[in-house]
Amino acid sequence: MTQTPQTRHDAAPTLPAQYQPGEVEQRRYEQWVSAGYFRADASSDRPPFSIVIPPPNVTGSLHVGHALDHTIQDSLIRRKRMQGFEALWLPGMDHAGIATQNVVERQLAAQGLSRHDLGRDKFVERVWQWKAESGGAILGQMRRLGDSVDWDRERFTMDEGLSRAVQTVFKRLYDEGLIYQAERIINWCPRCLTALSDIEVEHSDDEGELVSIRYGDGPNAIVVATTRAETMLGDTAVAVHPDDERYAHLVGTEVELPLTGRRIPIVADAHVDPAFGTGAVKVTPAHDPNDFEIGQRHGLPNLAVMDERGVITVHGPFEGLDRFEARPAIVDALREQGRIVAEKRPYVHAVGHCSRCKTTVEPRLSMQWFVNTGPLAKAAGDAVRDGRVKIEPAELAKRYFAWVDNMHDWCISRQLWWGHRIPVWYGPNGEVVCVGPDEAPPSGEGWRQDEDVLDTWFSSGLWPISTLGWPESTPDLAKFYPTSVLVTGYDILFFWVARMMMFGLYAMDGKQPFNVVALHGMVRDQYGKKMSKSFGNVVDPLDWIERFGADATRFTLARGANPGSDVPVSEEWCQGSRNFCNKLWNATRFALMNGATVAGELPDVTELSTVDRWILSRLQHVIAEVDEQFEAYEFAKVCDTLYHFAWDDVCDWYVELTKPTLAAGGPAAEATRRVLGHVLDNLLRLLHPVIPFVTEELWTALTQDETVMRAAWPSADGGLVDDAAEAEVGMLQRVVTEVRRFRSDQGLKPGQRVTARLAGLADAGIGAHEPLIRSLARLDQAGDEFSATATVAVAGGVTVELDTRGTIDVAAERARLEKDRAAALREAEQCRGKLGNAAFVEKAPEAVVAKIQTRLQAAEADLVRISAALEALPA
RNA sequence: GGGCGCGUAGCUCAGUGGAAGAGCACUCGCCUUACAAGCGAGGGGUCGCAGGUUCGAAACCUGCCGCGCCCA
Repeated sequence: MTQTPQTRHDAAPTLPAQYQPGEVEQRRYEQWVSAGYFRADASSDRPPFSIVIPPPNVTGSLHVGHALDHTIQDSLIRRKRMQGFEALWLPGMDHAGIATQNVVERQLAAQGLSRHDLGRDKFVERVWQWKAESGGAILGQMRRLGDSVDWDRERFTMDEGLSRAVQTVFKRLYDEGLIYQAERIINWCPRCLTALSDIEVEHSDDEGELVSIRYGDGPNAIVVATTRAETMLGDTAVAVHPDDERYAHLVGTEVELPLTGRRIPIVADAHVDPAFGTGAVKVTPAHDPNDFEIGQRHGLPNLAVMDERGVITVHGPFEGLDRFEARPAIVDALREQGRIVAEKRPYVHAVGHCSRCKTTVEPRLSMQWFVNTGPLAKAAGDAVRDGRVKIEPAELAKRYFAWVDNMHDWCISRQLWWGHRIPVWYGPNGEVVCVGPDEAPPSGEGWRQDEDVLDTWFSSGLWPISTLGWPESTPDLAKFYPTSVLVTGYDILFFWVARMMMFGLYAMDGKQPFNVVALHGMVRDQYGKKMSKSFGNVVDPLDWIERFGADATRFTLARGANPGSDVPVSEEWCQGSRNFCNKLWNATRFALMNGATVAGELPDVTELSTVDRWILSRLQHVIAEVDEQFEAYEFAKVCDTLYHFAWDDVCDWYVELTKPTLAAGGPAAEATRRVLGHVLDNLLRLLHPVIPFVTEELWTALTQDETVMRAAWPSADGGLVDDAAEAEVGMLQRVVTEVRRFRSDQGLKPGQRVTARLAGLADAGIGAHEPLIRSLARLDQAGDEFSATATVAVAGGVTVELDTRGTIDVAAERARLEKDRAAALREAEQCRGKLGNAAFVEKAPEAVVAKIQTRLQAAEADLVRISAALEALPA
């Protein structure tokens, strides 16, 4: 076996033929962590770049939505780190009040216990115990994904420091009158037994019933329509629109409420829609927010008829019935009395559900704590309006404004035990005292603390400041606030982003919590369908990481991530991403086997071949494009650009074009080895933010350096842009592709060599590349016995005559040429049409007209050569 | 009911005024010593419909049809 010395470098590390992510990922992650690469230093001189992670629930596990969100954040952070920023990605979790309490209550229930059996202190202790033992599984899963978060700064919303932030901001808002207590209709979950804020309620169109009931008898009878017949027990009025002439004579009279015998007034209120149902509505102030407001306006009593579990508490026969049992029972009773005028079933209408447990929400009148969001929401809107905070993509700012400009006051109290307890004490004589973090609560006989805890969003709204140490003025806060960018899904723009904006601006004297909000969409399946357990199309990112690798999983997600748009993924696409990683693996493997090097400077351009100058030029464009795309949060485009550069330019062309040079050896090979090393070095750096593991493995093998994480982010060098080289290689590619097309049409085997004569190469500017063309198109030199059996006319004036030894498939060749001729004809005609249009020539920009003229000339020249080839074909 | 968005190849999506694109899928031929997780070649679209603006429209305007999301 003969071996050219230049093609075998025994000193180079050898790589297996396939990339095995499982053997790399865990080892690399541990190295990174123990080397401290993820750590950010608040005292450094480097410019800061910071991201706080949207805190996952302590009860949660990594789902594909997290994987997307984290991939984007990690890509941003890793790139900025390479660019020389002091990059901080701060991890942590929130305590997820309702969800976590539910988890532990279920465990207790399995032992036949309720939280009340334990008592508040023991229960909370138990939750902490659960958190320590099995909470936060997601943190380990984040490591699998490769998240380069600063683990030393991990935070939890219930940590002491963060709790202090909660208490501090509560006290300040309370003292300024922006937090208040009031009896209102709030959203109540009869299963979780707590109040919910508006955003914790999901509306869906459900099938219900619309029942029309006649109240009163005789001429004064009035018919009301309702979807909630069971609440009629609590009616304290009937309302009609003041301009509704049908009922004008009844306003001010009373009517007997069926089943109860109570007499209730008929009132006029502009809120009533005269077009809905009969135009008359029952008014149940204690069980409906709109009715509550009508009741306030008319001084109606609030009569509650259900308890906290949604069980009827009044009126003998119905007492003790659940609200959904009471409804048909009451309708039946009314029907027996002949009071049901109409029933519509099913009647589809919007119904609110607890976002946590899907139980139908029950509007409930109760005393709760609220934040007056008026001034806070105004500031949150203004920060975006005046450009201090940029929302990406900008179109989604409209949604943001729609929310913050119409925000209702925020119900922040929850009837739970797990969370930040409201720092308000009540005294024996009706005193109410809000206690700040450094104050001792009032003690003595008769004082007690408010039983409720705060909404989890209250503490996660403080996340960007509390995790950096607020209310203390810490070096972290000074260095990393405002954070650079917040990355999250558009679905929580109002939930969380708006709350962080309100609190950040408020607590930091108008300084915004982040400069940019980069929004991504939801992960969907390959048909654009929402992922759902019932549909069976849910992707488990850990499963993909196992089977295809973390890089493939990340690349699949990033590649689908167009700003603000949903991200479709599928297993096949993930396989494709794995294939891409393997392609990189093998390209690097080839480079190492052929002595590619990163040692020393790049040779001067005058010493480089056209092909080397071409790939370097392409690389500069790619660097510039990728930079622009990263800055615009265009992750799909980043991936697309790099994918095509790596696969098409580097692997399919550059590597193939360098093979003859490398095999030949000599100074040309030496230069090419250096360029090949340079290109891969840069390509791997560019890809590192998205696919950190495989790039680390390959880059360290290629460079013998410590880590790509610390390598500088490439910057484009305009001096290496070479239009002439790009044009030459472009031409070369067209010739090779045309010959391959001919070969394929003729059924010639890839390995079969064909003799050929090439003409017009010099005129096309690629005279020097004949050997490369022959190598890639597998064409041998024509000898004395050469006899052309076919002619391939390449656009640009190059003609290739081939001797196929009489085995030409005339029909196939004729079909090919006729197709080409038709295309050329079409092209020429199109151009002539345009140029024949006086208005076009006159009004279109000169450059456009010139381009069309050039196209016409090219098409006409092609036509001549194609026709000649056709005529030369045997009949 | 109010608002926002979308309709481009079989599927998922880029393309925002000057030659219809990508990935996957499909067809044909190949184990050509980096890679079959691969290589080469190919087929496939009156850009939802109808008007309008423009020398020129997938793109801009109007209307219609269909779909999705958010809010009430």
